[in-house]
Amino acid sequence: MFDTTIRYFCEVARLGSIRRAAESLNVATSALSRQMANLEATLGTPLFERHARGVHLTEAGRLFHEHARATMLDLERVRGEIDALAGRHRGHIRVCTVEGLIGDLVPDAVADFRARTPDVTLSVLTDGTAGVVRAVADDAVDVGFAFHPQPHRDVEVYQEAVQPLHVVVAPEAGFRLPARPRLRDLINLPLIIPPDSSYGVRQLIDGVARADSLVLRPVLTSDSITGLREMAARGLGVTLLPLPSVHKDVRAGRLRAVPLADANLRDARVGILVRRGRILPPVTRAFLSRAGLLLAESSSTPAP
DNA sequence: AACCATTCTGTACCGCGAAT
DNA sequence: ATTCGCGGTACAGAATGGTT
Repeated sequence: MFDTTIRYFCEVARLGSIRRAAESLNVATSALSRQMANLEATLGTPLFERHARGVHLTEAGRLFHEHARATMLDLERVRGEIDALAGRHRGHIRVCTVEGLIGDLVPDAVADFRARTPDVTLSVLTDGTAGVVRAVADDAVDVGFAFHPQPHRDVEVYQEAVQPLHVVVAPEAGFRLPARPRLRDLINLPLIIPPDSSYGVRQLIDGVARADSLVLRPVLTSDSITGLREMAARGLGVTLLPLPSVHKDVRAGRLRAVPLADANLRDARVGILVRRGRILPPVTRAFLSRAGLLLAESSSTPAP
């Protein structure tokens, strides 16, 4: 296939070793070594620094790597376009989502999409908001779902929806909350929140706390939404989450969720992210379109 | 420091399949 | 039948890390 050399190069660059790349690609090390040598000869410059424990990209190698990755993605898109011309809907979509959406929006979007296009496969990874943004920016995934994503030069918000942050408590835990709680009302309650600002929820809370000169003293932190929810459900404290992360427990009466009144928290958003400027394959565009519809439906309050 | 095993890349040579 | 491109095996050599 005409993209063999580029595919080989990307794998060597990714794994930093000709032997490991050969293993991953199911070819002999020598064959891969030769391919890379031929590529370097064609370009007239070394792309790798050879070391006893592997290879590193040279400056030229890094430049070529950027081109190679873009070429691979473009090739994938063109294949998709050709498949679409022939009436076929095939391909693979890589998704990265924050954990808070993996119990709800993302599986709904995947189920809806798979029902329409059963020949398209998907892989779904989870990460914090910062990790999702990075994965989209680096082209490591095709679509990202994030809570309150920070703007990034290489990332475009395909669609977003308001998803207010809620105070989440166990009904029987006995924490007294005002009818319209603000973050400052929670400051003396045992807070259970994500550990750092690489999580969208924490980034939002920290922003409001800074603006209101509040000092947050969480009694428990967890990098897992399930962890936050379950600790709150056991009455260990109050946590702050968007409704989709807890709505099943709220419906079951296991947790109570009250929207926060602070403007920034009321206006928190869930975003569907794509790499800026990337022309997506038809199946990915179709997935985005379905996911966008579901996101709009899931939004509990319309944007102002 | 010397030795040895391991890991990794590079080269020579060979076989296979497609193109001419 | 010949040529060409690609990949496999076998082997050499260099670097590294552990042991004595």
